[in-house]
Amino acid sequence: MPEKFVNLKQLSECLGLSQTTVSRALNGFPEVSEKTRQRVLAAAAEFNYRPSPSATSLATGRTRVIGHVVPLSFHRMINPHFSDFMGGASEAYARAGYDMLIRVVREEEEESVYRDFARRNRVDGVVVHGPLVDEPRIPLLKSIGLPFVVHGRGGGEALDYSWLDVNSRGAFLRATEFLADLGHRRIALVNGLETMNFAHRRRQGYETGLAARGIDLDPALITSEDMVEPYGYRATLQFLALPQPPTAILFSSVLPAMGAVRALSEMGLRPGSDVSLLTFDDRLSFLQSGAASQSADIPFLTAMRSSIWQAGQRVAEMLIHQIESKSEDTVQELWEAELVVGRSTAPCKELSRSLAKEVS
Amino acid sequence: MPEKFVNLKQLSECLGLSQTTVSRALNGFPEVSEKTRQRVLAAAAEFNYRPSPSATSLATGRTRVIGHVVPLSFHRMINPHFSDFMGGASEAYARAGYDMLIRVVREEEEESVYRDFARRNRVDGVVVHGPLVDEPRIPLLKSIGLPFVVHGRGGGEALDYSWLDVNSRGAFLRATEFLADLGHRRIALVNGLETMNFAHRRRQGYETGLAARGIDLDPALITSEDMVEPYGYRATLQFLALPQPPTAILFSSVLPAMGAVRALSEMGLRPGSDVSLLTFDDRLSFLQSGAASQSADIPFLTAMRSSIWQAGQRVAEMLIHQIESKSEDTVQELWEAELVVGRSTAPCKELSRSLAKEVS
DNA sequence: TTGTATGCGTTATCAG
DNA sequence: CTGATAACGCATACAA
Repeated sequence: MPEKFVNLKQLSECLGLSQTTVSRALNGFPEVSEKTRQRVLAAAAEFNYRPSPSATSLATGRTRVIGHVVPLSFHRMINPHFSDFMGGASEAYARAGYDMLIRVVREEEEESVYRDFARRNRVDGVVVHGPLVDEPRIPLLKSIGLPFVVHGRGGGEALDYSWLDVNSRGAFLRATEFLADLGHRRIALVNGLETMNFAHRRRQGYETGLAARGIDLDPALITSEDMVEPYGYRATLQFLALPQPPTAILFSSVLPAMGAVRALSEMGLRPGSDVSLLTFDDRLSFLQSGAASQSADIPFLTAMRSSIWQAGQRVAEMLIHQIESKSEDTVQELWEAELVVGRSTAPCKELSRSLAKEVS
Repeated sequence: MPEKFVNLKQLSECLGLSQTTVSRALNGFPEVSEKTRQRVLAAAAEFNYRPSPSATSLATGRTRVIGHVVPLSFHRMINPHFSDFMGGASEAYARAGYDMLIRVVREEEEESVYRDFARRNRVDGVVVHGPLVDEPRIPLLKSIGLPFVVHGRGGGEALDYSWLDVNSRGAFLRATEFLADLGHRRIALVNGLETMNFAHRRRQGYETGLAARGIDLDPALITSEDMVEPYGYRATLQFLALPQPPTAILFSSVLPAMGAVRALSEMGLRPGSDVSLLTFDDRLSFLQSGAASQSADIPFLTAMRSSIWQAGQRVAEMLIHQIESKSEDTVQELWEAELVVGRSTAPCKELSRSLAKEVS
């Protein structure tokens, strides 16, 4: 039986009040008497009244919906990184009474989609994913006045908009130095697509780290691709087939790092003792144990860690705040990744050997 | 500069026509003259007219939005399986001009959320994810008349609603027999949560397969948990520590299967030659190589394969069709998983040994 | 083939 | 503190 329900008009008739008063009581306006408000609230609960989203939206211009626009070309963004981010965001939306709207678009449509979102109040704001080194969406969104928060940052210096990013450059600098300090001189980088700004920054951190330790850059030790598991597998096999293979490999994500583990395993090599692996780790949920066994055992992979789930939560909160406060203020957050030493890194064997030689 | 835009009224004034005629022309009604229609279409394009979703929705009761309700308790559903499904669905929505709405809810809210979705036209329909053996959402949705398609099936016999499922029972029956026919007698099962109907069915297939090959069921060889990587890792270590360890392990997902590979690798064992691994494989996108290297090399893991991405697409299409045709007809699709033999399965060594003994 | 008038369910403006 | 009344932007039954 489709449960009966009432609209505002019917509810106000039941109460012998005007729609105006009932609406005000429900929306917490101060000028309604406490007695009336209680009566209205009780009736609303009894009749299970819910306002119609489309009517509210038409009247107010606000929708309580946040948009996520996914270009078809980025469609690989529907991957574990993206979905963990969305998981965190959707949690924050739920808490604040918002819904998440996802729209997949062809690249050439993207601009007009944002314009329509703004003009026709399809959403109250949007999250910008995967900013490129040169990111056209940011000036566009600013010009049309649609509230947005960027997960990451665009390139360039004009960072006068709200964003949340992890310090990619710092993380990869630190990771590179860490490996160098273990004696590794041939350190490979399995990076993400360097059109993405985060990958660009990671590359910078890596290069700075090498320079800081007086290590020459070897282009043969760097790859840049979509961060999936088979990519790490292939890259690792290729590296190990080099005349002078790397003794350590740095990964932009656990996904290719897992591929590397598979490659090593097939070759009968062991992470850590044979080749050191260090990865950026977004704390993807499908790799976490339940709370039970989350205890103190040493993690398998040494990693620079930062939870992308939490980033999603925070970005959502920032955006909702921006929408509700209506302020033009921008907020920037730069998160530091945490170095967690696991069992996949070890001092460089070659170095130990050459040191031994020198001593003897 | 926030680009100016027009509403229907302004557009009709520019044209010297009534709103009605313009509306009809735009929506393809037959009674408008071709000449007028062309004029309207041209003007709409010139002024970049777009109807307001909230107004349209208020007037028609339809939203062109499909809802996906995610209970907080299932929140781990935001995992690679879920997101690949959503990737496929969102593609289909985009093609048909629909948007995807995601709402995370506390479990006790779920019923009222569906009711509100229906009554207040928040969405035109919903997709039901992860049906349980005893699934209350299905009768609820039927009773309130909100169009829905189930990804999977509920338990019981009354399957009088639209669903798309893979033949889990058949797939696990086949997988079990395949392993048994390789000589394995101790076959473990690393299953998903058996409150989920798909896991329940997989278990049935497994048991039927054992019975068909005259193998006794050993409860010590069965586990049932959330399908994440560390689960497969732990389960594998536990199995191998048994007095009589299994010689083959069957997994409900590649995620725990990857954990198993890691466990074997740490123990110095190799998949296939030492322990056979066979997994259900949803073709998760982050594990696929790009088209380039998708060529004929033998896959690493032997698997029962069925693309969850495609399932998402198809479910979305079914739901949209149901909504737009307004028919009460239900559609059921049962997809067969494909057995793809990789390098992680091999004849049982123990058996070979005992056969050798018998012969000598 | 086109136009008029009304409704969809709210919120907001302005009186009282 | 409360209540008419007018938007909000579109679709549609009914007229012409």
